[in-house]
Amino acid sequence: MLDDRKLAVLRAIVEDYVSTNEPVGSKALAERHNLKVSPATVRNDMAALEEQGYITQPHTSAGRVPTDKGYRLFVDRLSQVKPLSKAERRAIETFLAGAVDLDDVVMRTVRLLAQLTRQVAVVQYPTLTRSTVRHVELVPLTDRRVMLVLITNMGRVEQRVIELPEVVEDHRIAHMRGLLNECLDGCGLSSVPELVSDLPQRLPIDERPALATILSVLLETLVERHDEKIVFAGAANLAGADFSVGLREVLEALEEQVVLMRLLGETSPDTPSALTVRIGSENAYTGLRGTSVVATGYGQGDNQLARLGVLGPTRMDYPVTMGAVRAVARYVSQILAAS
Amino acid sequence: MLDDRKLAVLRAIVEDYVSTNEPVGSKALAERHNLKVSPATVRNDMAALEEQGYITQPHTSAGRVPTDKGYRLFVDRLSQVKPLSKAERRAIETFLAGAVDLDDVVMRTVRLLAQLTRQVAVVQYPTLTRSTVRHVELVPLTDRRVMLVLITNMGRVEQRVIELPEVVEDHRIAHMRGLLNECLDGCGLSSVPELVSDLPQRLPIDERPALATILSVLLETLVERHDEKIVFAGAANLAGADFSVGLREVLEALEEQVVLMRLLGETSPDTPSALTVRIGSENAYTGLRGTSVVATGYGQGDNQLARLGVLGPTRMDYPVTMGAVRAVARYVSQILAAS
DNA sequence: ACTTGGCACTCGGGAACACAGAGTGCTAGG
DNA sequence: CCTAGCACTCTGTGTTCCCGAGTGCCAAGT
Repeated sequence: MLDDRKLAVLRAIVEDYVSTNEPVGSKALAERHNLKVSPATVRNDMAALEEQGYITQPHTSAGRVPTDKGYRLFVDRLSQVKPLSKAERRAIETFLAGAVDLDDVVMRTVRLLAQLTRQVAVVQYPTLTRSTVRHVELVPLTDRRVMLVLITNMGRVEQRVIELPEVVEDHRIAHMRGLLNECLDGCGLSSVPELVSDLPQRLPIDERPALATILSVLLETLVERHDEKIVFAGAANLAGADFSVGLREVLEALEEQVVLMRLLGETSPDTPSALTVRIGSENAYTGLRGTSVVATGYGQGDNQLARLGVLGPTRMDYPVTMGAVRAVARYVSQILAAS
Repeated sequence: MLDDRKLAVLRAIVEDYVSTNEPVGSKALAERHNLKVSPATVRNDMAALEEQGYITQPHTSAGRVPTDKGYRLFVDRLSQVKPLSKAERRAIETFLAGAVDLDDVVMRTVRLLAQLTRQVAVVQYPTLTRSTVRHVELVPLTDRRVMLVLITNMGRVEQRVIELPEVVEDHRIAHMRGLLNECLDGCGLSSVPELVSDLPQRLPIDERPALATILSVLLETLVERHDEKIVFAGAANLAGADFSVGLREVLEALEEQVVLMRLLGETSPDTPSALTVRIGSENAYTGLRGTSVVATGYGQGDNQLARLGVLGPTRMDYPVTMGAVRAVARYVSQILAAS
């Protein structure tokens, strides 16, 4: 049904269209790629490809343009991820190595990725779920207020100001802090809820309300924030590209954390480090027809922390983009593991 | 030289042009604003205004458009800041009140401002300089590493991982922590350098290198980060507007922290809470000809913390924008003061 | 059976052109 | 000093026309 040559034609169409941004015709195609057949033959193949929905023509008597389905086939079977150059790798490494804290790592990563791919980069903050508690700190602010600071092994710091139901003396706060650390130090965040469940029992009854308040805020911090935070960079790269849909929609989507989350998608449980590519209409988000998302999880091995990726027009250089995303994910995983 | 009527004409031109986005002609102008003079008279005034550089015509026989100089005059003398509606104020208040920590305050502020003005909002994180130390925490990670956490009275938290020059036992770290807190608690950040200068003297000589390392990181944190962080939101609002210069340049500028800083400008020392308006070429940044910036400082009274503002096309509704910026600055100041 | 050259056809995009409409500057009169 | 009238100058739009790239199909060639 689709012999080798037809596939070669499709590949050629995708490559040419990506590089020129113009519908590609049979003649130019037969010349530039040495297909060793005449334009007429190419036309026949094109007709077949169009028949099956891999390509389409904007108007009668214009060249062909790949459809989403065409890109899909290209990505799945016709292309291979293009590794970065030595120089690029070195650049990544040194750039990321300069990071000073978690915020900085994420910031640098997203900028790097945007610059490397010349598209919009999106990076999700490492999930708290898989992290462990490094330290819990309770800082008295006033006699009715404390600040809760939670430090995880990833270097992530969460902070909340807590209004206590009653006045609690400082040394009592210190005691609670000791209790919390003793109980939680080194434990996985996911196990925190059960670990703290019997803590109130170990305090005199008049201190329990305060502790309960603190604990409820602690738990809230864990569930609420655990993977909400997402940043993007490289919006300027959208300026040149033209989407089938307006630029405005894309920018709006980028500012909606929820939409971004959905775009990055979920790490597939079986092959967590695989690249995910969503092409155009596969995104099933109306504002983003015409854009593709290349994403992957990052983190060490089976300990996937979160996801990162880029967003760009469907007409993108998939092999290069995929290479960059994969490489950056690897390096940032290393950096995080080392800290 | 510029009598009242000419000023009225200029005001009318600015208002009409802002609302219609089309060069405004003498006839339409004489009708819509009841100037009680004929178009011909208006034309004479226009000629005078053009003569002096307040307005210009895109091409012969088109209407007039305000120049940067024209907008400047309008802002300085012809307009007054438009206060927000009751409903809007209430909305601001409730929206900001829901903030849970400093990050959240800033995030909400910038989004709110973007939504309110329908332009790009820019908010600088509160400067550390004016804050005081609430608490310093040293958390041992490994035997050669500690995490330094600095909590300020504004709720801001800075964190750094420190590589120690030698192994230091945990109780020694705890001791240093006590020393630091005892020395710094409640002190202004700007006085930290001198306060810690003699700390090493108070430790046995073999612990001094470790403390020195910690202190150097602490000081570094203070000077490096103190006002670097800036966020923006509402980039989607740029999509509709047309700048004399490309959209790309504007987006690029927005992603450069340094440029943003310069755009927001500095709080004038004498009237710190005044609104600053920079119109078009006044920005003296080549990529942003065609954009204006309305900014102001925020913070309580004389304790100015940082700046916030919006960026949009020179053709913007200055009275409304200025009203929104001022209002948001006030509310966020309140919120921060209360926490 | 597939490939190839030839040929008529289609359609988008650019150039040339005319034209209506909005706006101006100028001048003369109130 | 304001106003009315008038001639002039543009831009933007719509129309027409034509070129060329590209196609589909058919018949001939391998």
